[in-house]
Formats: sequence, structure tokens, C-alpha cells
Amino acid sequence: MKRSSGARVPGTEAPSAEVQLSDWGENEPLALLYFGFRAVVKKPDQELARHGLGRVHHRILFFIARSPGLGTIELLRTLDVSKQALHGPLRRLQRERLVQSVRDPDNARQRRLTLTPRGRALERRLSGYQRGLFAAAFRSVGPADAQGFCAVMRALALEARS
Amino acid sequence: MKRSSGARVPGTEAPSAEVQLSDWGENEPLALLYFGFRAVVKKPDQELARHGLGRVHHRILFFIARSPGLGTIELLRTLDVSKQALHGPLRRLQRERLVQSVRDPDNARQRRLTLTPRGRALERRLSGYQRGLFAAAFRSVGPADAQGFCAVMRALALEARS
DNA sequence: TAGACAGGTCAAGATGATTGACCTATCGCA
DNA sequence: TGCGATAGGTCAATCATCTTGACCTGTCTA
Repeated sequence: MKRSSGARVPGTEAPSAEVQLSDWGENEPLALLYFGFRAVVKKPDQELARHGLGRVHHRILFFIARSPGLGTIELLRTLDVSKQALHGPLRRLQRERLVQSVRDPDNARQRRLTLTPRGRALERRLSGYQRGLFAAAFRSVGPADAQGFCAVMRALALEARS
Repeated sequence: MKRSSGARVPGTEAPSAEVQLSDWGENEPLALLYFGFRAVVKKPDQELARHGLGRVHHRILFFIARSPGLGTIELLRTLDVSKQALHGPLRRLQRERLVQSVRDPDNARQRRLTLTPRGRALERRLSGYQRGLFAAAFRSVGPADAQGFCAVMRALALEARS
């Protein structure tokens, strides 16, 4: 996440250059998705790096926060990662008392993942950056465009399922 | 990019589950961005994996294709990566005759990066998946929503600059 | 009671990013 | 003419992570 000393130009930090955001023709949506996505994950990534964590950790916190009590298998299917790939980050979050895993009393082989107060606070802060960015963007373009954004993203996500 | 044997459920390959795409409240845009982005990079990632390449390689090809003749420094600023992080992937693309680097006759310290015919073909195929996905999504939601999507993404990208 | 299910873990190898240091040319300008 | 900034290229150590693949425990349920 950090720039190298050799890469950073004298100027300041991360100027992100003067990348144009128009006239890409039919490739414009691709470029916009890339730059937009990068903009959204930028602040959380910086914050995570200060804790020595990565984007995966945020995603785990995010989805547990959205559906408290979900199981490990559900989580790894949602994230579309392997059990082994989830194992490390998830164990780490548990060691750092950000995530809690308790047995389901009704189905003892089920593990219910929840956030601890500390985990909730971190997730709130991380996703808060992103919600703030979206809120500002939505304000600046108006509700119709905001609806359009959601419609397109939903269509993209659904289409790839077919 | 591949699923592990231990992770894959008997069913088939990558069911991607039945992740709901609504009722996330104010977090819905975040979830949609995540799922949408993942959907868009999925096919290119699979294709890249067959060549032993990664997403970075596609991005390099993409931006060189959009602005043929751009220099190394411009490229790494556009991608917002360190010189060292760009070095490996870029050198590999050159070794595989997908990218060409020629000296600028007017400014000999400048390198002009261009795609070879093979590089152009690969970039076309990779980005083609994505353009196709967007085209279908735009068709299904209509031009107004498509405009909205672009407006929001542009706003997000611009806002993060401030 | 057998088999499927949820969960957890280990180990090896590959990959890639990161920091940090160094090197060559070349160009612009004082 | 010579110095500093620019553009580019590379090496090396470290660290984190993913991958494949194997193995293990309980717990349900038909």
C-alpha cells in the first residue's frame, strides 16, 4: 500500500496524477470502474495498513457486520475464497479480538461469527469512509444518477452469474 | 484464482452462492461495488491465469492500449504503483512480445510503450469480456441509468483527489 | 450406523509487494 | 560547460499471502 522511496516523485505523496476521466469511448466504463473502485478502497486501505491488515480483513468485517451470526462456510462462499485463504485472516481477526466465533446451540457444528465491540468500531470506521464517499458522490450527481449506479452494478453482478 | 479442492463444495465449480443484492441499507452501494467489480474482473482473471498472468498485466495492457506511446513513469503514476512493482510485470510483458518499448527520437531518455499486434489482440480479448458485460448491463437498465453509473463513478474518482 | 456437513489445521512452493539502495543516460538551464 | 533534475532500470531482503493437497475432529441425518 505504501509507495516506494524510489517511486515517489519529489512533489508530495500520491499525486495520483492528472488522469483524465473522459473520452475513453467504449472503454470509459472500464476505466471509471477501475478509478472509482480504487478511490473507494484508498482510505480504508491506508487505515488497515496502519494495523498491519489488508483488504481481506475489511471484507470479512464488512460481511460479518451485515449478517451477524453467519457461518464460516457461508462467509467464504460470499467472499469466493478458499477455506485456507480465509483461515489466516479470520484467525488473525479472532486473535485480535475483533471477531468472535461461538457455537450455535441448535446446531453444534455451526459456528456463528460476530463482531466484538472493537471489531464493530473498526468496521464502522472503515466502511464509514466509503459510505461518506458515496454519500458525497450521490449528493453531487443527484438521486436519479445514484439509482442508475445501483441498477448498473446490480445488473453486472447478476449477469456474471449466468 | 483457482478454488482449492478442500474449499470447493461437491456441487459444481464456483457457485458464487445466492448472495442477495438488496436490503443492505446505506451499505448497499459498497456491497454492489464489490460484487460488481468482482463480476467484471472474473472472466479476464480466468483468461490471464491460463497465461500465468495477473490483473496487473491486464491493467498495463489496457492503459498502453488507451494511450499508445506513454512513458514508464506516466504508466506507473496512472496505475499508482511503485516503480519496482511495475518493473516485474512490465518486463515480463516485453519478454513475451506483448509490449514494446522504443526510445523517443525527440527525447532520448523517454521510453514510448506500445502494444505489439499480439499484445493488442490479448488486450482486445480481455477488455472485450468487460465491454460485453457492460454493454449487456447498460442494455438491460437503459441509457439513463448507464449515464448515472458513469456520473457516480466519475464523482467518486474525482472526490478522492481532493 | 454411514455418509455428508461444518469447521479447523498443517506444510510446501510460488507469487508478489515493500523497502531501500544503486546505476546509467539524457536534458535543460544557468 | 557543468550541475541538477528527469526517465528509466535493477538488485536484494523481507514479508505476506495464496495455492494445492492432505488430514483431522465433531455433529447431524437419513
